Amino acid sequence: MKSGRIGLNAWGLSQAHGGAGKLPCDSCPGRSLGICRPLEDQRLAHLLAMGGQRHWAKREFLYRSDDPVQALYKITKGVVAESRVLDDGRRQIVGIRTVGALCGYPDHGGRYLFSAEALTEVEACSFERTRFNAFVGRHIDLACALAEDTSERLVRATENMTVIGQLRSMERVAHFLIEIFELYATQNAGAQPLALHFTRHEIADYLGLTLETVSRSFSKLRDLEVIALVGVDSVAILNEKRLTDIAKVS
Amino acid sequence: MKSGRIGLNAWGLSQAHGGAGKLPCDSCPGRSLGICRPLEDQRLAHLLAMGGQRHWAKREFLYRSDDPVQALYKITKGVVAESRVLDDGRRQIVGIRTVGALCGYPDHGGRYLFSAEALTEVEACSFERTRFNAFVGRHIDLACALAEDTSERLVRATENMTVIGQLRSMERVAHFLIEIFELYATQNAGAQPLALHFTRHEIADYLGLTLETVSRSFSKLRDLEVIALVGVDSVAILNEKRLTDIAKVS
DNA sequence: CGGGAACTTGATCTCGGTCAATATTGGTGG
DNA sequence: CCACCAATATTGACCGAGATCAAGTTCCCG
Repeated sequence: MKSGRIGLNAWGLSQAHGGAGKLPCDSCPGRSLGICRPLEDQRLAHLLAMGGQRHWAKREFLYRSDDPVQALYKITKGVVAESRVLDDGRRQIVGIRTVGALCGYPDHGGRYLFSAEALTEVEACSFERTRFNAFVGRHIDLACALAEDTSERLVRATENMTVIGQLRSMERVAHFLIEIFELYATQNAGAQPLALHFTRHEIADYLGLTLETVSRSFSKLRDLEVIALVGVDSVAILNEKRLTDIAKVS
Repeated sequence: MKSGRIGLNAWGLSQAHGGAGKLPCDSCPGRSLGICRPLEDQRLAHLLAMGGQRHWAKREFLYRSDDPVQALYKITKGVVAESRVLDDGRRQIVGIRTVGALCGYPDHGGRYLFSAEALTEVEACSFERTRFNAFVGRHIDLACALAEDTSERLVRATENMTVIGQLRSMERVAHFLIEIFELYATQNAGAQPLALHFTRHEIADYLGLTLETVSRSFSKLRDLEVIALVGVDSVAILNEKRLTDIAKVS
């Protein structure tokens, strides 16, 4: 690990999502607080010492909704889908969390609000809940980073309300592809084609569609020569402008 | 105004939304920080002195998305709808904000992310953005309350993703009614019938439906004797259990 | 290779969208 | 206070995007 001071981004807590880019720090209350200073190695070491590295295989659950919150997880490898399931089995994937993201909050009465399923092999640093909260309490720059992360998740969630509420099936799929490419960009450096790590069924549950409709939308985008399908899980973007136009939302 | 110490709820920043109820303070990082102490009158006075009371007529906009953020507004009267509009005119209402709510954040590069329209006469205390941020910086209990508010908005937004993505039209309308009744409960003390202050078109844009479908769902719920329609904007719940069952989501 | 899971494609159905009349209703002025 | 009118809501008829049902096909992984 590098010596010296480490920015909040090292925690992935203020990781930029989507094309919107990071909100200016000016908008973060902690900024005017003067508390958005970078974490120092000592704190970093302390926090890391608190948590144990854990590992999950593809399709394993990190936790399920309504389970008591024992730990929070900072993902260090892989992709996780957070979802809600209705009594009759309908499922909505409400968030995609990848390297740098902190999973397991907000909670609801001390229980996980969502289920979190590993879409790939996943590794994460686990923090025992009460000790993590206490640590956040003692290090206000972390509290600030957490608040900023929550705010970005809110922006993302409202964007997805618009996608699901207003866009047609092909538009939603186009939006999903752009989101994934941006989300994976940091780890992937923009290489093409890109493995999505989502089955058609999972994409469908994220976009409020059926897997058949998702499949047809992929085929349509392929026929329009906007994307290329490589194998069953990988996609290359052939015409980014067209794709962005189809996706409609920022 | 009462003397003595005033809880965060006096700010409406941690106002309980929906049936889920308030998250336990234990889950708020600020709690373990020991910064969730109530505001004192002096601070309250200071903050209020900073802001001017403003007024909007029904259908006026408090602000529009992409306008530079000049002020944040704490609503003291009325109901506001926050929305996003696509280039082709499709609109998604992404949030309903009423007395106690703070409007105008998060922003996006110093510009409002949503438009905010008054659904009724609205009064709000306006806080100049930079001064508000500075004040939040000096009073960490307020920063904590803000973070908690953001977290609750996130919970609400993910719930709405599920409603829009998974529920059928009548289920969505049932969910909307329950949400409104809970949202207005504090001001209304549960009186029946309740004025929604939403046109069918606005409900449609909130639920990702058309106004005709919303109207048909109302009629269907009326025919099932689950609700009664009073005038054009008021509703009484005749069978709360049925309505909750139909709504499916928490 | 072989088998099973995931994907694609086709046929058909259905819910909600669209288009088009009415019907209410609440606000306004006589 | 009532009559009128514009705005909003309701209802009906029809249409179509996406869901459902049902084969096939591809692809991965052992």
